[in-house]
Amino acid sequence: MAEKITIRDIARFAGVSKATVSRVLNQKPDVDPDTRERILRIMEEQAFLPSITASRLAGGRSRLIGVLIPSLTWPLIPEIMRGVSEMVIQTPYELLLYSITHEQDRNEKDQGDVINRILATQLAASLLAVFPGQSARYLTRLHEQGFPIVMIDDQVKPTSIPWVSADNRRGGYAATRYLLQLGHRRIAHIQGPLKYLVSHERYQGYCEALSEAGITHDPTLVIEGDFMPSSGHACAGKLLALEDRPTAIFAASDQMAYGALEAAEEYGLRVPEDLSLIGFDDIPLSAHTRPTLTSVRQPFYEMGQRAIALLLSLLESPRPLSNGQYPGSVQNHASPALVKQSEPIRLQLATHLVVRASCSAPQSLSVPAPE
Amino acid sequence: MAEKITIRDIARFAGVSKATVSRVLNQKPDVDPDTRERILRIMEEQAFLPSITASRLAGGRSRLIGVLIPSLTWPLIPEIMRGVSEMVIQTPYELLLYSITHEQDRNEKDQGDVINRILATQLAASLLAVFPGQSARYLTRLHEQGFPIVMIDDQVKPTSIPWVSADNRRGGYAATRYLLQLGHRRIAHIQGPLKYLVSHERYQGYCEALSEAGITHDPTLVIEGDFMPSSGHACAGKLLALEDRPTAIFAASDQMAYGALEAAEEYGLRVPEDLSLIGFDDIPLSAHTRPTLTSVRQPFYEMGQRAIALLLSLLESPRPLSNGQYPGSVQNHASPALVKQSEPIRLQLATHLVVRASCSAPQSLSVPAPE
DNA sequence: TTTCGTATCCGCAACGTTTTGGCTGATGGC
DNA sequence: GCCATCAGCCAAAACGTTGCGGATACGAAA
Repeated sequence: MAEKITIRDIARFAGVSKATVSRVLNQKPDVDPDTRERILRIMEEQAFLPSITASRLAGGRSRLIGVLIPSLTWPLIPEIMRGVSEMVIQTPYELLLYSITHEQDRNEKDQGDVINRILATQLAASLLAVFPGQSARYLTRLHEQGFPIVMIDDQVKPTSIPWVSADNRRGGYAATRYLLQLGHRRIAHIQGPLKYLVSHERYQGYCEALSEAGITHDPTLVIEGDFMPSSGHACAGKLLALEDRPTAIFAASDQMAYGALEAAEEYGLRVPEDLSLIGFDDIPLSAHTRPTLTSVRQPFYEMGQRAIALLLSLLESPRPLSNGQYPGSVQNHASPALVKQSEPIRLQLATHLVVRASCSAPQSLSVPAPE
Repeated sequence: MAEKITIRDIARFAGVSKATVSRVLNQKPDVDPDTRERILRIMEEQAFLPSITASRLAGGRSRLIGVLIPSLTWPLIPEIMRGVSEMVIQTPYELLLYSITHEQDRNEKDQGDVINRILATQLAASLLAVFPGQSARYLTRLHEQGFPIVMIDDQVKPTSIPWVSADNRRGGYAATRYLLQLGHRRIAHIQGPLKYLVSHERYQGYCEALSEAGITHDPTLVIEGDFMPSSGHACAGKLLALEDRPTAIFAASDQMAYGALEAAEEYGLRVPEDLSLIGFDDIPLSAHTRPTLTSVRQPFYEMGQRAIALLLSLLESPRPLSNGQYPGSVQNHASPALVKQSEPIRLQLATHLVVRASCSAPQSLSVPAPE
C-alpha cells in the first residue's frame, strides 16, 4: 500500500514550501499563476487529496456536512437524499449522517443532545436539516450564532434559516382546483398535523380554490390527520359517514390517501366512480396503487439538490471562487449555475399535479342517479 | 460560546499530563485506578468530548464509520439504516454516508472511485457495505489489507469479509413449503438476478422443498427477474401464458410480486382464488397491497443492528474493553451482549413467513371446476 | 544609487490528540 | 542495605494542515 502522499510531498516535488501548496489548495492569492499551475498539475499526477482531518484541525473549513434527518423510513426521505448525495459526490465534501429517530418517540432533550453532539465533536461545520420539526428551535439558535444551516421543508414555523421547500399552497390549490374542474362541489380535506407549517399552507390553497369557485367553506369537511395511512383511514371514515358525504377527498399526504382508499372500500364505494381521491407528495408507490393515485408531486430530488447547492454557496460565500473548482477533488462537475451565491435565502419549488386514475367527475353528474 | 475544552484542560484540572488523560480515554493500562476515576469524573463534569479530528490525525481510532449504500430508494435500505443508526447513536461513533447511485447507471470505475475516495480522505477507518454488489471486489482487496469491513447481504459471491444476511435458503424453502401445504403442485418461481448469491439461495430453498415433496422440477416454471416490479410483471406474464399454468408463484422479491399481481389481474385471475402469490422481503408496503401479500420477512432492522455490532466488535478486538464503556461519550447504552467479540464472522439471520391474504388452496381443490 | 512597493514565497507555530521512550519511587528478594 | 522490577506517570515528538509574520527579489520612484 502506497504511503499516503501529503502536502509536504507535493511541496517537495514542486520545489516550494507547504504554505504555498496550502495557498493553492485554498484558492488564496499571493501565488504565481505558473507556480499554481505547476502545483495543480503535480497534485493531479499524484492523485493528491488533502487530509480533511488535518485541515479541520488546523482550523480550515470542515468539508463535512452534517445531515439531520428523521427516520429514513419516512417515504419522502430517500428521494431527497438521492438529490443530496448526487450533488455532494461531485464536490470534495462528505456527508455525516445524524438520524434522529421518530420525533414522537423521543423527547426534546434527546433532540438537543444530538445537536450538542454535532457541535461538540466539531466534525461538521455545516448542517442540512431535513424536516427538522421540533428541533428547529435548536437550529435557530445555532444559525443565529453564524453556523451555516439549510433546512428542507421547515415543518414548524418560519425561521431566519435558509430553507427549501415545495410550494405547498399552490399545490393545495392545484389539487382542489382540479377536483372543482371535474365538477365536484363537496370536496373534503384531510389535513396534515397542524403543528406543521406545510399543513396550513396546503389547507390555505384548498380554501383559496374553493372560495374562488364561490363555494362556502364547510368545516365539517376538514379533518386533521397525521400524514400516516391509519389516520387517513380514520378521517376518511368520518367523512364518509357524514349525512351529506363528500364526492371527493383531498388528502394532505399520499399515505393518508392510501388509508382513505381502504376506507372507501369498506364503505363499498368505488374510486374514482363514487369517490374521487387526490393525494399530496406523489411518492413512488402512488403510481402502483389500485387505482393509481392522482397526486401533487413534490420535487423531492430537486429539493435535495437545491438544498445542498444552497448550503455550499453559504459555505463559500466568505471567499467567492473565481472558477468554482475544488482543487484536489477527485472530480468536480458541480453546476456553477446551482452553486452561485446570489441564490435567494428561501426556495419554494414548484409542485406539479400528476393525474392518474383516482379522480373522475362526480357520479351524480356523469351518471344520473337511477332512483 | 464557551471555549471548547481540551485534553490539556482536563490534564490541568486533574494535575496530570495529557498522556495520562489520553490513556484513560483509550482504556489503556498503566494508570492508577484512583487517578483514572478522578479523571473520568472531571471529564464528566466538564462534559468533555475528545476531538475526533485531532484523535484521528494523531493516528488514533477513527470513530467514523463509512457506510456504503446503493441508492436509498431501494426499499429495503431504510429499515436497515434504522437499525444501523439506532445502534450507532449509542456509541461515540458517527456515520459517514457514501451513497453509490444505482449500480446499473455507473460503471465499475466509478465504484472504485468512491472507494478510493474513502481511502484517500482517511476519514473513516471502517466500512459497512450494504448490498455491495459489484464493488465487493474492491472491498475484498481492502479487507485483505486489514481494513475492517462488514457487509450486509453480500450479493455476488462469498468472500472472506464478515457479513450478515438473512437465511435465504430457508426463506425460499419456507415459502415453497407453505404453498405445498396449501395443496399447490405447480409452483413457479421468479428468481432474482442470478449474478446475486441470494437469488441462488432462494432458488435452492425452492428446489429443496419441491423435491422433498416428490415433485419433479419443471424448468419452464422458473424465470429470472431483476427484483423490480416490471420484471415481476413480465415474468408472471410468461408464466400465466403457459399451457399448463402454475397455480402459485413464489417471487424472490416483494416488488416482483407486485408486478405479478398486476399481471394476474390482466389475465383476469383473482389472487388468491385463481393464483396464489408469495413474495420475499416483506417490505412495509406488502401489508397494504390488495390483497395483502404473504411474504418471507427479512429482518432488515436487526440486520442493520447486528452488522454495526459486528463492526464495532472488529474495531475493538485489538484492545478488548473490560467494561464496554466509551468514556467521553454523551451516553452509551451499547448492549454488551451484541458487542462481544466472540461473534462469528458470518451471521445468517432467520427469516420468518408472514402469512397474509395472497395465498390459498388451489381452486381445483377447494372449489371443483364447474365445467 | 538608494529606497520602497509589490508580488511571491518561506519558516514556524499552532490545532488536540496518540504514542514512544523514558523517568520516578515503591516493592521485594537477596 | 542494594539492586531489579514494575506500576504509574511525564515530556516531547509526531500527525497534515492552516495562518501569521516575515523574507526575498524585482522594478519603479526618489
